[in-house]
Amino acid sequence: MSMRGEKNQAEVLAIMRMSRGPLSAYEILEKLRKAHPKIAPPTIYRALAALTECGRVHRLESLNAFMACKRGRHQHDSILSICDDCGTVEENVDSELLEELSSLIGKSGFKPKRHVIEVHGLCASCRS
Amino acid sequence: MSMRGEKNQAEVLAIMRMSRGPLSAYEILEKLRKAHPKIAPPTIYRALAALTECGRVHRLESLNAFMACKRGRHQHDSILSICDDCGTVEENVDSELLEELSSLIGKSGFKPKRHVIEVHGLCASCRS
DNA sequence: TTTTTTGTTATGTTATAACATAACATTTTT
DNA sequence: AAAAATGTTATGTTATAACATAACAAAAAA
Repeated sequence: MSMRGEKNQAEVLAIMRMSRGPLSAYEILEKLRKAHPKIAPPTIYRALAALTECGRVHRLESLNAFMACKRGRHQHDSILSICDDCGTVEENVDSELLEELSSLIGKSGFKPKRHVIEVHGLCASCRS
Repeated sequence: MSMRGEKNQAEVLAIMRMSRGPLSAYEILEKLRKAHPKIAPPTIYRALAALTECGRVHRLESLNAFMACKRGRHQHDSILSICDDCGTVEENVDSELLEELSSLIGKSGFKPKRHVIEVHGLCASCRS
């Protein structure tokens, strides 16, 4: 295993952790270019793929964006609630709910591998 | 209310119903261009927005694709299982599970509006 | 040196902004 | 009432923004 990729991943992760909300790949790119002007999209996407793979970053499918896992790392699929007003995302883990979902879907013989659960709405403070 | 948009929507929907799996907007565009060569992306996206709005079409956020609702129309958010092997998508409706999800997320004061639930895996026949 | 990782260029894919026009409805004028 | 003007909404059109990856070159590690 090499160290080079890990450096990119660490920098990408650091940028994401400084952000209060999700970032698009190109937003990350822009920020990273302040330090490394020549960096290109594939570098970001590779870093994001690795970070997503190991659970340190969540991809928000319904936003085409990414965020650092607030708990450091999630081994399992997480349940994300996305405030459509302020952009804040909360993470929840609930393996029981995932189980129920799997068993509902499993009735037809389907074998679940990855759960995408993203709930859009308004967070507590934006509701008022 | 006009009739004009409804014609595009009907054609888009007809194309989607002829497909066994989800289609990207550009795949629909390509098909529609056989009849209407000059049609442009916004026309497709507008039709898809209207059809999604009224529940006749589901958007698959994790695929950036669309499919006709197999039951004609869903009033509520549906639970989609996507076979990563053959591309088949199954629809499920389970308002109880949606309730549980809402209440889990609602603990923090979050007010859910739209649920994106997409489960990736293998369908019964691809599993064997 | 062979393999693997990373960098680089180019391009593919998805989606929408911005503006122009068309279609039809409504009101006003004649 | 018929014709003209105006408003309103849908659609067409161009261009471009935004997201993502293929393909290959270069460098590093094994």
